Amino acid sequence: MTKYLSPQYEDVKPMLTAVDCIIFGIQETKLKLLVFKREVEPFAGCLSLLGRFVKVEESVSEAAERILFELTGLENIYMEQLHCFGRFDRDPGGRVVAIAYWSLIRVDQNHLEFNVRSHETKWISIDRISELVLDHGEMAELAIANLREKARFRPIGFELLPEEFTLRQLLMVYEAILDHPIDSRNFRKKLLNSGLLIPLTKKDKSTSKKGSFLYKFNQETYQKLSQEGYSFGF
Amino acid sequence: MTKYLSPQYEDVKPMLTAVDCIIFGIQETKLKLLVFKREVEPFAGCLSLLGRFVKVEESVSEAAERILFELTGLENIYMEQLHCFGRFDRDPGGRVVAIAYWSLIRVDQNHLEFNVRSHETKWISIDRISELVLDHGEMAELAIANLREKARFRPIGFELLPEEFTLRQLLMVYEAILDHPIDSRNFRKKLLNSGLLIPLTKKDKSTSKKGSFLYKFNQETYQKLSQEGYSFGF
DNA sequence: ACAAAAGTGTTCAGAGTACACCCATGT
DNA sequence: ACATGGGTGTACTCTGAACACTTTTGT
Repeated sequence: MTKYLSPQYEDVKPMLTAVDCIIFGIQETKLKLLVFKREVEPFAGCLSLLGRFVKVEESVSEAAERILFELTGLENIYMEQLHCFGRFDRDPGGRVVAIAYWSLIRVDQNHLEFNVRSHETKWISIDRISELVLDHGEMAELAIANLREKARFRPIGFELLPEEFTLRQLLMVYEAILDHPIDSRNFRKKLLNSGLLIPLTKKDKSTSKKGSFLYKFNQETYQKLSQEGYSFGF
Repeated sequence: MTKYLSPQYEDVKPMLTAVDCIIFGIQETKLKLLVFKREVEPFAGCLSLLGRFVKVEESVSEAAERILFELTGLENIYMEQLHCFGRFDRDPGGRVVAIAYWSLIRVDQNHLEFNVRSHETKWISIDRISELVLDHGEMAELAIANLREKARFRPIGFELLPEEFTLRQLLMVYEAILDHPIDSRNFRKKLLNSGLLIPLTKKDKSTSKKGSFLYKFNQETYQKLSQEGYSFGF
């Protein structure tokens, strides 16, 4: 550490940096949160977000990806930095600055892997947020607000779905995120005109006799609209 | 530090935490950035954001307020956390995690104080951002994007104006932030119908013979619209 | 009288919203 | 034949966007 970085004050000291992950998924048409139940004191029995410390030789964003991978086995996941939580007394064990990240994962595809990898992780309903330990409840609340805001202007709903999906599935994702019913005719109209969907000839017959057409994302339009913003004002 | 916080890995070590401030103001109808010119090596001569380290016994947000105060003499300023910049090699002097904050200040009211307090601070045009040291350019770019985004949906333009202001001043603030001309008739119509403005009987005669009416913010509507969001889609 | 900024209305196009019925198919 | 979810179209309202002239008053 060179001289110009030497603290300006006596009371400037290095502190631990942690990453906490708010992981969203959808199960049974409801928005869920991936957490684990602490088994050790303090706070045994409380629910906790998935978190770990940042290593000195890795960037915070690398740490976030590593931590997500270590705890869920998943890579290449939609992940976004939420906020830095820096109350000096947020962790009774000592000074820890936490950087919170949130991510969206495709539950149906991947949920098997969690059970293998991680001890006590489980999906909880978002109305159990108050049971979270430390300031994790605050983190999760903010993440939900952020997700909802984002969902209204960026086409992130897709991140929660498998490659091929039906319009109804997409609609249900948005209903789950925004937590209110959406008119299916207006939804179809808008999405089909958006250029975001590539219609396939295949049908998914698992939910009805008639079967419903499958779609893929149009990655190109997706990229463009991600930047420009697109109003999902439902 | 209690046992449960002991690092899970050898290479988890505490690190310095800094706050860097992106401070926006408006001068001559242009959006400006408050920076200072480094005089010491390394990077002497480069422009730098205002930043300092976080103390162990203060929260990160407290640090942000303290640092803004120490460097500008200003308190009770609109301030918002932007992002945590955590590249492991972002500072060649050692591992420093930076939390960037941005704020809006009323230049005309307060600009005297800066000159007194701080050595080498000055306002620069936002197209000189590339001259900033380290990753400060990245920070400032992100802050501007954030400010513009925010300005479109929250009535933050007011934060850059004195208590009493004319509609033209408000319009110019938005033109400065969004960096494009705005139709004054549509702007007036919308703002006057928004309930955000309390018309005063006074006129400001400094800019024209006719004089233009002064307004105050309606704090109540302001609070409400800050939460609900309000589209300044100009 | 004139210069300089303040103030004022209307029309048009596009987007969101509300709303109800027929279609295809497996059993 | 019928039950189940899939798919479709229209009318109304609201909001944003474009656009040019009159008013006030100090000099």
